[in-house]
Amino acid sequence: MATMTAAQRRDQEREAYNAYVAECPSRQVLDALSDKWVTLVLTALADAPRRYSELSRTIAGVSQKMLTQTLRLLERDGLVTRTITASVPVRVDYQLTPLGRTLLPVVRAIKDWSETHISEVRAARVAYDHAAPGT
Amino acid sequence: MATMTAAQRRDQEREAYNAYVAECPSRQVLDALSDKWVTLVLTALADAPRRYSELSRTIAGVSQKMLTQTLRLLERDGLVTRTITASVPVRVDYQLTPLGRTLLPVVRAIKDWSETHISEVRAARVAYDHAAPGT
DNA sequence: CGGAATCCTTTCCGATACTG
DNA sequence: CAGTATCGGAAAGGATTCCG
Repeated sequence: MATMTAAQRRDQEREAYNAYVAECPSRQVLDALSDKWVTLVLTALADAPRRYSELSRTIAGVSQKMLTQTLRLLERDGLVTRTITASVPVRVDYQLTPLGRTLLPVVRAIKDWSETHISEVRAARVAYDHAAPGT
Repeated sequence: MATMTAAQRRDQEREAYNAYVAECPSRQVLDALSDKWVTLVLTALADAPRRYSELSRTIAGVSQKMLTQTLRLLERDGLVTRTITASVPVRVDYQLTPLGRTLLPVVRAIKDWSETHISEVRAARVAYDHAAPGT
């Protein structure tokens, strides 16, 4: 009966962790913010509603797939609204919800820290890479 | 000569975007924070230095590989220091640098937003999923 | 104890083609 | 215009094994 006990214990720990993380508010939000494009979309919508095609152009380099996926995610989380105007051709506008707007200061906090400390981070990287160039 | 022009244009846009992103301080920092384990490690080190094994136990569910990788990343960015005590067995302590500590308020900002608004996000998700259960 | 190196699965994401 | 559906390569990440 003792076979795989260690592996099973680890499995259970991981399951417990996964359950914990699934519950943890910070982790859920962080996972959302972590998404490569989320903050860029939020920033793009900060000032005014935008059409899909506007976002596509504003956020240079985003693929259509990722843009749509990101927008769906934000819509699901109640951070943006999607408004369809059934004209010809179709027009779709996205805009931040009040909830979405409350997230902007957080994004700004990250941005501010970045701009303040990025030079130190870069210097640290150079020093680190210089110390161990081979790795 | 006009063959693949569209694809080429897209490639160039993506390259330009990638170059832009590579330069952008906010993106660099966000990429770092985005890392699944970075904030957890920072939080674990907030109050006191910790040994590797302590971190491993505190941050339940992290694999040895990811923990080491995360710590190396933070060390490279000048956010934590790594101190080796050459006893038997070896002892390694990690602690936040002053720079690393300046990041704690940002992490807290995310945490605060999360705890304040997570119920709204969850409600939005339920509503969204209820409206389109099939997808 | 604190890793490094390897393998191998899963997940991400861009490219492409098609639709209302 | 604003998507959806699908596929294949790349990358992330877990499990395992070995070392100072």
